[in-house]
Amino acid sequence: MTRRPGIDEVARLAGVSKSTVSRVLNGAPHVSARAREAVRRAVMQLDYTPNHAARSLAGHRAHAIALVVSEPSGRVLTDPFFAGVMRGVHAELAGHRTQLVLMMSQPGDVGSYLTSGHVDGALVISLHGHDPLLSLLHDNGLPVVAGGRPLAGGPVPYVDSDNFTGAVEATQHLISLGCERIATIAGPADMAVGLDRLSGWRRAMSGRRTDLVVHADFTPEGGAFAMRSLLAREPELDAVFVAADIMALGALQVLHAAGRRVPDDVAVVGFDDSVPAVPPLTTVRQDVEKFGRMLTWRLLAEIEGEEGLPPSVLLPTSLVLRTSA
Amino acid sequence: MTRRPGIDEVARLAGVSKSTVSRVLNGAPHVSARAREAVRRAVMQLDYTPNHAARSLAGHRAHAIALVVSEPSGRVLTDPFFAGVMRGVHAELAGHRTQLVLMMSQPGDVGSYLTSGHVDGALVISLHGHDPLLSLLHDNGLPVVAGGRPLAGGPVPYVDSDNFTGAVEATQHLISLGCERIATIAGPADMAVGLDRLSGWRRAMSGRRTDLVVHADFTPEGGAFAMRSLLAREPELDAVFVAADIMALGALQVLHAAGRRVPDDVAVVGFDDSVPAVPPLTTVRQDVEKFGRMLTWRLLAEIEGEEGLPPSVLLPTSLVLRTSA
DNA sequence: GGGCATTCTGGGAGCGCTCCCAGAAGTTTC
DNA sequence: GAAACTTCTGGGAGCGCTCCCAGAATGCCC
Repeated sequence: MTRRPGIDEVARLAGVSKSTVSRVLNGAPHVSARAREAVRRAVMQLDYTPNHAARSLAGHRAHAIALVVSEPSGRVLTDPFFAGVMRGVHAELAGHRTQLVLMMSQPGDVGSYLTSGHVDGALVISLHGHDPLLSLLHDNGLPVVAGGRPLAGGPVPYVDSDNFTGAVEATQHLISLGCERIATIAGPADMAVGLDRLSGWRRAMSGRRTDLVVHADFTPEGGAFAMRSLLAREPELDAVFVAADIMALGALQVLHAAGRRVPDDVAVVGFDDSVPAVPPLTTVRQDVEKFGRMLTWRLLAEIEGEEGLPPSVLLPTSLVLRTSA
Repeated sequence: MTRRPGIDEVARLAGVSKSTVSRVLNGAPHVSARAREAVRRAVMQLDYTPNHAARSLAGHRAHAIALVVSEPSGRVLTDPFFAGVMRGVHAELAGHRTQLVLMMSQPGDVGSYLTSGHVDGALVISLHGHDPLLSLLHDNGLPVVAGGRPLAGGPVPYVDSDNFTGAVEATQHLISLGCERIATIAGPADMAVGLDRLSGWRRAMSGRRTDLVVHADFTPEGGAFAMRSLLAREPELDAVFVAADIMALGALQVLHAAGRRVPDDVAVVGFDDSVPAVPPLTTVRQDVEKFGRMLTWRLLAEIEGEEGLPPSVLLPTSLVLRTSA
């Protein structure tokens, strides 16, 4: 590895000082067009890339943000939702000379790392219950944005899909189909996304029987288990609103194994529009990539210290009709 | 954010010099037990965390590795395979004080970033065709390990699943079932993983009809499209080896829509064991998390300059029998 | 006890940038 | 044309570490 050129070599070649080169590189004002052009050419010619460590050290900025997945098991990683979010984060980061550092949080170990200047801000997703991580970070002055409404409330801005409305629409669709015994496989009871989708179902079901609820954990296995217990409790059920496609996959397997035809015997509506299934799922679509972009945009704005930012953002969802309901 | 303690404060509190503190922190030899203990206590007391940027700058090590996803579209991110690998990478990295920097490569833009000292090494996955990225990095002296055999060959070590053997077993299973017209939906023709699984199918099919081959791109849509064209070409086919579960999902939808029962009319075997399906897929299991761990272990060893490392590693696969075949 | 290796320790010179400060050059105003 | 700006530029002091070097302390051998 041949020695890399430094900023002073660029300066020498461009016939200006280090300071001016630095200014050009950082887009600072008060640089003549001539100097700017000379520097740009020198950078090209030497194939110069600034040293990240030195920039961070001298500039008190890490030029990196963390994506914290608050899930000890690492389950989230296998979730298509997560993948989409990450794609969005990446897309938004492009052109920002900012690195994405991925962290998986075992409760308690991430906080001090994050607050010690390794990153300029953090995106925290898949927060459970009243995890103190958010407030810890916030209290330490680190810009943070949560992906998904934090159950604990608090001053941290968040981006979320409109889970409530999506669930209402999904359930109303089931009702409009003439279904009588409508169950739901809800998400985890310690996450807003689980609770909000359940509230939506309850809202749409008002005046009807609302005891056919089983919580599961956003895995296919969880969905399968929940479906089995629902079937045991009410063999006559004719519809299920499943709070995540990934759980619907498991539920579909169980229904199939139990000899129930979908949608003829049991209508199924999912949420996320994340996976293909047999039969193709009628589901609530959310734009996860946009979710990731929004999240990142919000954090970068926060880091830049922009004023008048919306405290939080709710992204719309839409019902996609396919064959499962 | 209150000012963070520096190494000199730790030194003062411990009653030793900066140098000694640094030695303790880096596990260097020639430190008395007493000094080591004093430093450890001081670190605790001050809740000291070393400054990453300064360490990198002074130590000429980035303390970070890159995970390069060589896929402009970002498609890989939605693939469960990728998620599993990432989980493995993360697990192996734990305790190594090394950051994981995620990069998505638009051909040509990543090389100079990587070779300019931002990371100590790179993991490159999902390489297509004869992408020059690997040799570029290698020639620049950056430790690299490829996830999946690089088509171009070359001196870069790689970790891969035994795709060939897995495909042979899958196909043999189909044959042993008495299937007569066995098709395959192969992976991309410009990736070793696609080619190797196809070779396995060919090997097992020797002496039989081997023209029922369609390449697709590891997406459900690709799988669906391929299945449709296979069905058009040979309506009588009675088995398909699909080179990825994620494609099998699409194929299953098409078979279902075409009124073919699985496995009665058409037996289906997948590859990866990554997704639940209806009916549950008989598939070739590969341990993706182990894949990620191995990849990372290999890279870290490479970075440490260990001797006598295996040039590459092939992980075993196993056939999992479910109901689709 | 003197010589020599060995273990331990502190001092201090950078690593490659950013950013503050002061001064040079250029522009406007009366 | 001088004063009062504004725009541009260079010098140089750090940022918080690591690592080299030289010297102090300790152990071992004859």
